Amino acid sequence: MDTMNPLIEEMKLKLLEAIEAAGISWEEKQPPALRPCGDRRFGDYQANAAMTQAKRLGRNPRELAETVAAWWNEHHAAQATVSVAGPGFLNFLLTNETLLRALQPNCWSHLPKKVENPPVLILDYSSPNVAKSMHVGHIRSTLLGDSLSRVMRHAGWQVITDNHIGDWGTQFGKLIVGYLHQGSEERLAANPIGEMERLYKWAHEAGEHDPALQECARLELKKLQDGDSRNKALWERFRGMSQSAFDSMYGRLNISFDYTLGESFYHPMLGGVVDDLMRAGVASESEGATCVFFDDKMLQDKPFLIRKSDGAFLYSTTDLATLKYRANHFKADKIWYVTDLRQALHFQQLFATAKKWGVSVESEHIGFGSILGQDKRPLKTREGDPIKLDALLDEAVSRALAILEERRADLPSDEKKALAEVLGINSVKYSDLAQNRHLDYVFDWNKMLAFDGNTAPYVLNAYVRIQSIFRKSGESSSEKYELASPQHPRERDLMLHLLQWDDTLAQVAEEKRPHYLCFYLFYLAGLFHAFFESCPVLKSEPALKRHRLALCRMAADTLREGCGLLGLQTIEKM
RNA sequence: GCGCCCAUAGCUCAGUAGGAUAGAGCAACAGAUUUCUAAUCUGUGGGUCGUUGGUUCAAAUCCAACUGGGCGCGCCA
Repeated sequence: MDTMNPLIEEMKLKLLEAIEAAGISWEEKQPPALRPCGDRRFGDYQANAAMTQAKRLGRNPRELAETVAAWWNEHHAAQATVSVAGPGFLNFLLTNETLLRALQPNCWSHLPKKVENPPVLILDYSSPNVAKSMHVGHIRSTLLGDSLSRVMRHAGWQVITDNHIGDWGTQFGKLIVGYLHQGSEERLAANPIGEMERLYKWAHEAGEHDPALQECARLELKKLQDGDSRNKALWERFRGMSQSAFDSMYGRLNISFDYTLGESFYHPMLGGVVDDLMRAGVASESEGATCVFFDDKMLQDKPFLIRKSDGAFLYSTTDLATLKYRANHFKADKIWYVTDLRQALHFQQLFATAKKWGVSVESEHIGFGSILGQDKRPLKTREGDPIKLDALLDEAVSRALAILEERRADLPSDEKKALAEVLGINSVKYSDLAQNRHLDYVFDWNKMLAFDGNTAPYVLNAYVRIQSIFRKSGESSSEKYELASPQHPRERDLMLHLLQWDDTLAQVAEEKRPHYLCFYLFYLAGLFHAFFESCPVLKSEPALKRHRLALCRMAADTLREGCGLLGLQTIEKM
């Protein structure tokens, strides 16, 4: 997944040459690493190869580095000059000519990569439950999954997104009973999800004091599972109403799925899965239930239950059926499950079972931490008041609108409303994606909707300022833009950062961590703002103006593309 | 009992196959706008990287133990 700029790749090979010229035989598969300097004061790129090789051969690192640097400077000074620092760092300072060449369209672009025989990746995320509202608990999976799907498509993979919704299970018995006793067509028409939640809650609570009602729910569930036509029609109706609600939420979030194959889709396959696993000797009976046992140390005392003693199937059974279906039907090479980190053990067991079963697909659990309440306890679905996703988005949008009213009183009302919608939603998305996915975080309106610092508004503001320059320039044709050698330190900073675009994306894809992209964009926006302060564009002499306009164009394109990969929309004003 | 994750500035967090004087943002303070959007920029202060050992030229990073917090572990999803 190494997709660096061709000029940098070429420099790696030249570095390899320099190392071999110093009498070192390079035994590693990859050419020596060349990475951006952690501290710009030292140079543009750095290599640690002299130190690692010196260690391997028991030679003096500083001396070896000096030899390599001398050879490089003798042969390739036109491309970059190398200096040695500390115990043997090789610090590369690119010549301005190199920087300019590296950013030409043949070396640098935002086009998606072309990969021969790209891996087929199934991306499983979001997965809300039918008859319930989407709430904060769905945010991370939905946003991470969507961003990763965009990033991996950009990386050239064949990505298939699948929303594995919870559309089957015991809750439908209660829901049907609730509907039969309490259902209101009027309410169902006005607020389908709210009414379904009310009916479920009623049946659940009433059932606690009324065993007959519980029995009734069991019976209705059984009827549904046996194909009773009235219950099946009700179930389909509930599911349809939920799907409409999901669709409108996804529409608002600008997220879409290739497939929505929920739990019900796999239900007919479950019996076969268990039989198959039994026949293959993968599963066995234990205490009346059906389990898979594992040999390896980690899982040996943690059996995977795939059928309850009463014969009912479980989440695990559905997941096994799903995994096999994806491997066979979609010819998936990889499956990524974007879910809560607390399900880690479940996925370990699932993948271990699949392996014993002989299903060859490389599966990975892309886990993330919990969103906690102010009390540092996970926000729960069943109890308390989970914050609903649409309410959260509304709040974000209204806060964005309030800021626009204050700062942009000059804009027409309609325009402000449209901008607020995008800004609010972008802010929610960005604040989540900018987090390291492994960590829990405490939910906080102010934090989620902060418009300062490493946030969507800050990044978008850089884009907006560039658009404003373009509007004022009155020149839309790109021939007027011509990138040149950097004339000012702020230009050079910007160009060097643009050069690292490919590297950043490769890293995001490698580690499945979009927050690296957020940092890249935040940094890019900062560099642009600094450039904006000290480098006038429109008032410069023609040649400099063409150069700076080209730089603006590249920065804007990168911001737009980067935002796009996070699932954010750019705006022209704010 | 077994296992997984986390601990970095007052707060929220970065820190990418071990690298240089550990970085941002927020908050605080001091400045900058007749000029392309001040939702901006420039500067200042702020740290025994949970503790103790080990590995080496080099450890926030790797290893071991410990402390504190979270999570998971057969009939929920």
